[in-house]
Formats: sequence, structure tokens, C-alpha cells
Amino acid sequence: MAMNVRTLCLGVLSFKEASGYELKKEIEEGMYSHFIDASFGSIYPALTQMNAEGLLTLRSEEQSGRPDKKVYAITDQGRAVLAKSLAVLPASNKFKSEFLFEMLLQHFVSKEHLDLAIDKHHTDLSEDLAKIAQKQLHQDKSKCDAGSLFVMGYGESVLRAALNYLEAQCPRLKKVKLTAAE
Amino acid sequence: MAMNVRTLCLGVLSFKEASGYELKKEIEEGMYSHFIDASFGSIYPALTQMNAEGLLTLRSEEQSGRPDKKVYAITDQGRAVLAKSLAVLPASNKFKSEFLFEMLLQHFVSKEHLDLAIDKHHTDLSEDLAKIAQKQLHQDKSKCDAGSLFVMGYGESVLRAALNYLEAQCPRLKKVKLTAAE
DNA sequence: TGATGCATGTAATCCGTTACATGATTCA
DNA sequence: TGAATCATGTAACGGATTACATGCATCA
Repeated sequence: MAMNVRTLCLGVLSFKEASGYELKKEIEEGMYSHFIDASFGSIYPALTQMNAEGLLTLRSEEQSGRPDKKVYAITDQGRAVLAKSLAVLPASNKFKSEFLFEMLLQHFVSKEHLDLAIDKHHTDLSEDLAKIAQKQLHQDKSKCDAGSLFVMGYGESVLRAALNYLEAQCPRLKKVKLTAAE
Repeated sequence: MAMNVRTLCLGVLSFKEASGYELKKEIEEGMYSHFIDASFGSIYPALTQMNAEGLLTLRSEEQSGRPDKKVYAITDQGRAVLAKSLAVLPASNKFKSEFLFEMLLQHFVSKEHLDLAIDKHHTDLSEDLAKIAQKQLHQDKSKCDAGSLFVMGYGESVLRAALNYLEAQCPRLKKVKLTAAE
């Protein structure tokens, strides 16, 4: 599957129309954030190009004291291209975890630094879990999209497993959690 | 942290010396495979360059009917550079999962294709788990490196959680597993 | 005899990031 | 007053992939 910025934008736009700026936000804050990054430097050119190719339509909204907001919407042709990308079986997961790389090479790192890295990872995992929990509440009230629910559930399971393992390996972390919960 | 091919090669070489070809194999088959890819097109130039910079030493082993095997070993300077890379706190995880992207956009995909993708993912997860289990046995007999053990345990937890979630969501998969276990 | 594994390398190309350029608005 | 948010874009650069180039050995 071609998992690049183009496909990603088409995917997000298949839910609702958006500007480049809004896409970036959605990618950073939404479910997408867990599997990809995207910067303005890649998003804007991709949108311009796909608009020229007829995969997107463009509507300009005038703003006061700001550049026009360019709202893009996916076309039937765009949906076809997206569907074609999705029709290729997904490649296997890559975790791209600098944390695990660091752990693997722990004989190279001072104990202090290792503890710092572990604490940071612990915090990251906790925050991600909190974000998902919050989203699950919000989603409940609005439309219950099957895809989002599945991905949120998957993320929750995996993150919780990682957190549990981390706490089992480093009992020190449990206390942090308990004191924080009080 | 600078997680690129250079750092990766230094990391692998910090365990044992190896040729470019062997590094590729190790990266594909070892623990590394879960968090990064690396092709010959990036490995060979990186090794040549790092050798020129004094981070690696080079020993040529003559072979019959094949190019000389160039065995690289990390130097103290190389270890210093690696340590410096590791001294930067790791960035947060990215899962880079085409599977989850596909699930998120499931309203775009036929049920047949979705089932195929799910089955493939199920197989991938099972195979990865089996690989880790096998490695845990092997490692037991040789040196018990703390880093490898941690990463294997982490991988096991996370993969098992993903597998459980998948089977809970798609009861059909459980049968596959049971019949395979008999 | 044809695929797979061993073994190294280069060059074109792609894809994306980072930094730069611009500038108003709102909140602390 | 200074930071963050909104809003779009370009250009230089970096890093890695893909395809190409070469060729023997082994196994099915």
C-alpha cells in the first residue's frame, strides 16, 4: 500500500472537507498521529497537485487579515484513487520506536539516562492512553464510526499492554502512577 | 535521537563485527526488524563513509568466486558517536501501521478485502510472536543480554495484546488458531 | 535450469523535512 | 509584549529506496 502524504490527505478528506492547515491539525491530533507525521512542506504541495489532477476540488473562503482559507473536498476520482491504494494489502507493521532501540543498547547508556528515557516513555504512553479515552467519550455522543472505534480500541489495548510491561519491569514507575492518581 | 542507517549499523556492530550483507540480514531478521528497514543502497555507502571517518575498521576476507567479504568492526570513536546519539532522549513512538489506516477507512473497502487484510495481519502478528518465542529459547542457552530480553518481552506483550484484540473483534479468527493448535 | 543465497556497489529518483518568508489576531 | 494560533506557500537539503550492474554456488 502506498502510505504517503497524498494517500493520507485523501483518507482524511474522505471524512470531511478541510484546508491544509486543518489537515495538519487532524493528522497531529487525530488517530492518524500514531502512525504518520506530515509537515506543511509536504501537505500543501500535495493538495495543489491533487487539485490539478482532479482528485480534489477547491473552494476559497475569504478571511480578514489572513490568507484565503482554501478548503479542499475529495472528488469521485479522488475516491477512486484512494480506493485503489487501499486495495493493496497492507505491509506489516513497523514500530519505529527509538525507545526500544535505546533499550536494546542499554549497555551503552548511563543508568541515569536510561531512567530518564523510561520515565519519558511511561509518560508518553500514559498521555496517549488518556487521549484515546477522552476521544472515546466524545465519539460516543456523535457518529459512531466503526473504523475509528476499531483503531481506538486497538490503540488502547496495545498501549495498555506496553504500559503494564513497563511497570512490571520497573516497579518504581507504579508508585509514580499511584501518587499521581491520589 | 538520530535514528538513521548510520546509528543502526553502529548499534548492530556494537554487539559483533559484520559485513554489510550480514548487517542487512540481522536488521531484517533480528529484533531491529520491528522498528526499522534498511536497504543495501543505504547500508553500503554508510559503512564506506564511517570507515573513512574512523568509526569503523575494515578487514577483507577473501572468498572463492565472490567479492571479498568486508568485515567491519566498531572503533572507540564509533562507540563514542553511538553513545552521543543515544544520549538524546528518544522521540515518541510511531506505529506506522498500514493495517490501522486501512481499518480506519474501512467504509471504502469491500468486506472481502477487509477480511483478507485482517487475516494477513493476524498471520503477521502470530508469526512475529512465534519468532520472538523461538529467539527467547535460543538466547537462554547463550548470553542473556538485558537489552534483548527487555525488547523481546516488550514485543511479546504488545503483539499478544494486538492479537487478543483482533480475535476478540473478529471471532472467526479464533477458530483458525484453535484448529492450527490441534 | 531456474530460483535462492552469497557478496558488493552505484546512480537516478523519490519523498519528505527544515528553514525561510509573510503577517494579522488573540490571549496571558 | 511576547507567545500561540491561524493561514499559505517555496526552496534547499537530506536520507533512503529502487533499479541497475555483476557473477558464482547451491539446491530443488
